[in-house]
Amino acid sequence: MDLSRFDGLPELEQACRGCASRDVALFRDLTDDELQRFGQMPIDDAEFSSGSVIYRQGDPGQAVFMIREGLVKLEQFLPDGGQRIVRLARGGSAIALEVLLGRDCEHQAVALKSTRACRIPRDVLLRIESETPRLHRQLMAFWHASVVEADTWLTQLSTGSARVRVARLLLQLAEGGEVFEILSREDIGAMLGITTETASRTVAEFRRAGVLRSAGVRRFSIDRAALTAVAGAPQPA
Amino acid sequence: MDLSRFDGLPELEQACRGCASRDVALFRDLTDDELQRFGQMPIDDAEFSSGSVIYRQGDPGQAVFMIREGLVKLEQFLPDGGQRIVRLARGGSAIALEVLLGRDCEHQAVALKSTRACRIPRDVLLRIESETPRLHRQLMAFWHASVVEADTWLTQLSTGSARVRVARLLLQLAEGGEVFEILSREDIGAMLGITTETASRTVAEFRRAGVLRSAGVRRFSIDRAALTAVAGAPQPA
DNA sequence: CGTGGCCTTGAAGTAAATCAACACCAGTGG
DNA sequence: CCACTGGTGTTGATTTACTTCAAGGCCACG
Repeated sequence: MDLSRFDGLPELEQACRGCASRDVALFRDLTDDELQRFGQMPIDDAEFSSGSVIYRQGDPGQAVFMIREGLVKLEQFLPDGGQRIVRLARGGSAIALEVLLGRDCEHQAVALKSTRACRIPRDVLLRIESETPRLHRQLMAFWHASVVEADTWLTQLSTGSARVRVARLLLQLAEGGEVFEILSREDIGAMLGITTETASRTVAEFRRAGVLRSAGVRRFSIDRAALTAVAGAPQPA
Repeated sequence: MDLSRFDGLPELEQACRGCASRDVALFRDLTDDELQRFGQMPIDDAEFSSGSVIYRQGDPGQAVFMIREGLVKLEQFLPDGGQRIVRLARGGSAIALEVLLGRDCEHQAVALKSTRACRIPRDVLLRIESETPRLHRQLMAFWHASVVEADTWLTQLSTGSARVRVARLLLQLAEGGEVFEILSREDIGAMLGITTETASRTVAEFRRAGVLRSAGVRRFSIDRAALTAVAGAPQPA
């Protein structure tokens, strides 16, 4: 994990410009003056390779992460030892927001592919926030995004048959591009609340049906229309 | 629906004092001075009888509601016409927070029992917020509560067998009191992602087993220990 | 050339959906 | 007062989808 430091304005500005989603980029509408000031602060650019743990459930909350690029799973451990993936975070989203409220990390965050993220220490973000009220709206937008994501997860990925759920998940993964990196069958299961075997069977079935075509190692392309038909209303009269 | 107006400080202060959860009461730590000012604002005390719709999905966002007492379901309609209850809100929680960001209402909110709520118009809350930065933390706490509730919903109520889910739901409903008002079988189904028949069968089974005892019309008391056993780890070695 | 980690597949068992009937009650109108 | 009605809950029989248990395949790795 390679941590390089921002030591001044140009780097921070550059960093924010580079964010995947300009709409939600936290420092998007700061003035040059403000950027200059905050540019001095210890905001790290962190890189996580696929599979590495960004933080663990229960960790004392030190920092918020703004994901710039990549894919991260947030999972929670169940009382009975199992675990469930409650959300995915992509470029443009913020994770570990709960540390702003002084809570410990409520999930375990694991990179699903090579991921770059801004690590913003709690104190820094709180200070910046108290000095620039305009950030509140942005911060709220991040909270909101988490809620929307959670609701979507429930209505789309935890409702209906396994076939339908897998179809909807694939459609989500393939948003913005025909080709995408598929997840392990185990992760698919943990996301959809089904067993690894069922996940495997369903993916295999889609491949045989041709709606899912191999496009390299672990990469696939989908037949969006066909999957949408599976995911949507079964037979609308 | 009876709407009475707060026209001055004493009423608003009184209202906030009366909130079920002091921890999250929005105006909890305003100074007298601030309360005085905001007391003039059009914040309504709204009452909703069981079954009445507080707002519909897609409604243009006009106001945020702070629930003071009662129980509200937030449901979303699925592409295929069905619907799923994504969260319950009780005294102390805030709903329709998305209107602060200018969004339309993202759920349909329906009172499940007689419910009292503060209706705070969007503009008013935004103005109050811009004038009193201390409110930001509180507002964040509300957002956070929504996320936590959503995550809990997923891990507790959408994972495991129908039996286990119903048990966990009953435990949640009975939090803070042995006796509670049970929901319709249809609502139970919509919350847990199971059919009304399965919900009915499971509830009936719990009644026969004596872990759920009738305590008046639609009211029940639970055997917490027995239900916890069902809800928890099945056989921990 | 093994070894371990995923993925796949099969066969059997089971939980839940589905289809269907009926009980119960409150409200309504004869 | 009773018969009718619609809503909700219960229950049964059947079918279906998913889990579970188990084995074997494929491939990257040492």
